[in-house]
Amino acid sequence: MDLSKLNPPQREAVVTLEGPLLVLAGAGSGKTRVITHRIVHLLNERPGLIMARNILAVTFTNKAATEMKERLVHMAGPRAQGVLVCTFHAFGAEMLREDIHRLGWPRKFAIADMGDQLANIRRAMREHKIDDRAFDARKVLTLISKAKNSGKAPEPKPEGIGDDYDLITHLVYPDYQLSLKAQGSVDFDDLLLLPARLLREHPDLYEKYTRRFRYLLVDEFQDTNTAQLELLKLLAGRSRNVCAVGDDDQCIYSWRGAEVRNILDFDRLFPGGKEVRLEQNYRSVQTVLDAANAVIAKNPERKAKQMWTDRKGGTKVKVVTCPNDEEEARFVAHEIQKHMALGISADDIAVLYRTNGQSRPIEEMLREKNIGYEVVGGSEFFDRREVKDVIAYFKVIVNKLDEISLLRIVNVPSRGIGDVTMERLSVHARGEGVTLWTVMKKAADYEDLPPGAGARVLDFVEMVERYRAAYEHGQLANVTRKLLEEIGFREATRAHATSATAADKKLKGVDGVLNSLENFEKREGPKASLLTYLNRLSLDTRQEEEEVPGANRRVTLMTVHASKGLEYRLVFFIGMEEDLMPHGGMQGEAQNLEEERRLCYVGITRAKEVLYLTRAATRVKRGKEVPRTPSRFLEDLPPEVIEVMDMDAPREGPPTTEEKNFFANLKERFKKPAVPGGPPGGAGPAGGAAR
DNA sequence: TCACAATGTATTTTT
DNA sequence: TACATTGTGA
Repeated sequence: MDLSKLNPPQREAVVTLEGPLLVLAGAGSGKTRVITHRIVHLLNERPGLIMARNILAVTFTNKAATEMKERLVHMAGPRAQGVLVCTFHAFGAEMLREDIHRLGWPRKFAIADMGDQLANIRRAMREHKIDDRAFDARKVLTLISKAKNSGKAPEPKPEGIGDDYDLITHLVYPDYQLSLKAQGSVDFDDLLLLPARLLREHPDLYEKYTRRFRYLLVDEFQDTNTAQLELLKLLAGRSRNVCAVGDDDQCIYSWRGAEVRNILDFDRLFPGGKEVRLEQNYRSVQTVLDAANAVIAKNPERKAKQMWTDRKGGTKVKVVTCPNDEEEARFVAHEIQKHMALGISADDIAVLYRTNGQSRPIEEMLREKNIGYEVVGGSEFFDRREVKDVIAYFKVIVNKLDEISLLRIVNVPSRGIGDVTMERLSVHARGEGVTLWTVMKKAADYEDLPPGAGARVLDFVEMVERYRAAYEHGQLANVTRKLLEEIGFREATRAHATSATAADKKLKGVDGVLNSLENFEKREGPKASLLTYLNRLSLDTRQEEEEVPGANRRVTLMTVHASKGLEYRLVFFIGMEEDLMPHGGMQGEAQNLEEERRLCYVGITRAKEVLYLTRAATRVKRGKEVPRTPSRFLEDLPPEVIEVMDMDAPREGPPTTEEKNFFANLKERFKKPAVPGGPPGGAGPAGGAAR
């Protein structure tokens, strides 16, 4: 491996193998490069002493993990296969898969997804006679999660009385935790907390894991929360070979418990470590970097970094005002067309937005113009009713303790087991102190059920047991097909749908599940089981890549959050308006301006060459058209690096001279793909605004 | 128990 | 606007 291609700080980060190391890596500073080189260097440097299996690299998303692994294998060959690259959560799940029984959970535990979590919270709320409609269960979940992540044990009662939600949370928390365990489930937070407990409370396991993972790397360290840090500290053991890579300016997940302090206080958390700063930006041209620096500069409490680039000049950042959101979409689509005509590939283009809902108009417009696109995340696929139902079947089949899923599907499709029946059975279960499933197995014994219900329940139980056995032998997709056939799922869904097209859409969801099962089986081979499938599903909600040949060069649409770590030659950052960017938060109150600013910074720094910041003067919201105020962040942009465009009157006519000049210049710039060192400076368009 | 209609309410980001 | 939930009637 050639280390001479790295700049001095990068090289230092790569060759410092022992002890704690913090790499402050600004946007576009070649951070991933450093991580991969470092891992390969570890493998090269001490052959026989450091094996691939001794290295753990933690990334923020599964996507990042997959990509990093691929890069490693590409660089170092098959021996890199043994390096464990995954998210904190996936790592925790892996640990628990082996050792969770030491904490009293069943070995085949399930991972509760958000739906399960909310259902459990709602149930606990009802038990406390709290109206689960008057109070938002999601808010309660957020609070519970915060409490868990900050290391607080369930507390029965608050001392200083907070607001209603604090009160509810304290009431509900213990029940929530107990019911999860009773269902043999863990939630996302448990995937971090329980492994930490294993290491803390079981010396043999501490030995086992610290001995195996002697070299740790953490990417996106600024977005780790307290629980992750705790796990990391334990795992680091006595050798403390921790390499943390991150950028405090890109901490955008504090709403999920991320602690910027983890990166700011690294030297206190891991005393005696080294700190390296990567301040050269290899990604963006000067204009883009200037815009980004200007926006982030206004944040107090940063680790001062001075990002610079030698890609001088660059086209000015376009700040565009459109009359409304539809016109904004039209503008974006139109510009995309132009740039593609000039030779930019679709996969070099991204449209970024603050909220998932903003993708709609863009999608419609791109479809209209026949521009291929791909929406990252927000997939909604696994949120679809039918999909959730099928998954719930899996959950019940795998885990009969999962009452939430059981209640969900026991009458889907309708088989005459209604609320009354299940309510009565629940009462019996509680009275006898046994599980709902146990009671269902002897449903015939109860006199108080609606006529015929007992027999129907028994049929259902028998059916589930039969499929539980059937799934033992693999063939997940095939068995599922049979199951859906037997229960008449497709027919029922079709009958339920309002129209033929709606039915097709729903059934496509079902096909999607079967597809994803098939892919999973193909990938995992014989070790594919329904349980491992479900676990993977809750950890990685990415939809299976549709393998449409030829259609893979597409424009990317995603939230700014999802764009972290990615880069594109051409970026549209849309909706630069108050209440959107920065986001208004729910009903006024606490909006975290500093984080919104960082978010804006992240969005801007995704652009390598050309950046559009667009906004709509008016936007359709809730069916009504409302006027919008420009984002305050736009004010911070240095006038000399931006070009203001007002698309007030939508013109369809021939391009103006100014436009022609502008695109002529662009064409010049894009003739050759981004030469390192940058194109000749001052390539900005002649003249100013288009209007 | 179930199907359909009217009514009401929601809107951040994601492992 | 769009969707989910609630209430009504069979």
